Amino acid sequence: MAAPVTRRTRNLVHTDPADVPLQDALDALADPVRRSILRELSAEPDFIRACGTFDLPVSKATASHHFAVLRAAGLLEQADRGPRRLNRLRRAEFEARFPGLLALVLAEGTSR
Amino acid sequence: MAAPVTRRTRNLVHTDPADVPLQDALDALADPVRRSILRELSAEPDFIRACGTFDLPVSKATASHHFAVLRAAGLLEQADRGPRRLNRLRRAEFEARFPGLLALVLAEGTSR
DNA sequence: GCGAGTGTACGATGAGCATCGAACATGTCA
DNA sequence: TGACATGTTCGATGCTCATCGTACACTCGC
Repeated sequence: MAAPVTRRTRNLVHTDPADVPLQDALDALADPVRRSILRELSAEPDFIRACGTFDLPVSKATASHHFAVLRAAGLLEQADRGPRRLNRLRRAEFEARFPGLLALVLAEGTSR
Repeated sequence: MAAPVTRRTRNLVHTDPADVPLQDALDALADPVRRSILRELSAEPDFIRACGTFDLPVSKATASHHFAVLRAAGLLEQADRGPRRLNRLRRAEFEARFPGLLALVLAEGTSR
């Protein structure tokens, strides 16, 4: 029941956060749309939200691009379930690579 | 002896790190030239290095622009001493506003 | 197989920003 | 006052990237 390997899944490439340069991490987090994705994702359990379920102020094509950037920066893991692509925030791994960084993003907009 | 207020100093505006949005901080740190300035600055005592003493791969005009961006992001404090403008890295204040962020930048290139 | 739903790939467009040279401003010292 | 050094400002240029519409690919249920 868990994770049938489809044709699409085979083309899905992930990046180990340990291999991500600081430059790439900062570039990924410098975009407000991408940060909002991360915050929204952090509010729910892993592998619940599909890409299309996010309320973003951009087109479908642009949203897809943002998810690809976040994945390449080691910030999220994706898994195909049927036609949907579910997302997981890589909290622990990314925190180990860049201590404190993700917390700043998730806390953005909170209080102050 | 300390800090004569010249005409130039009066036009020098600083930003309190506490007032800096995460967006501005990330934008400032996303540039490799600016990060190299911060790292170089962190290796020496406060208010020692003038803007012109940094070995940067850009023109004088561009370097000046980078210093202005860093100042606006609450990352450094500047003080005029004669024709030179000396720099101080605002470690503590910036760390208080964005815990862990500056440390990541300063550690970039170390080991690994 | 067909249709609907989901996501990606592609090519084009536009805005923002890093960059530069040159001119200017400021401060020091002779 | 003049010469020199330091740094900023200004306008122009080029590149990168976010954005979009469209077409395509994949998966599932009928």
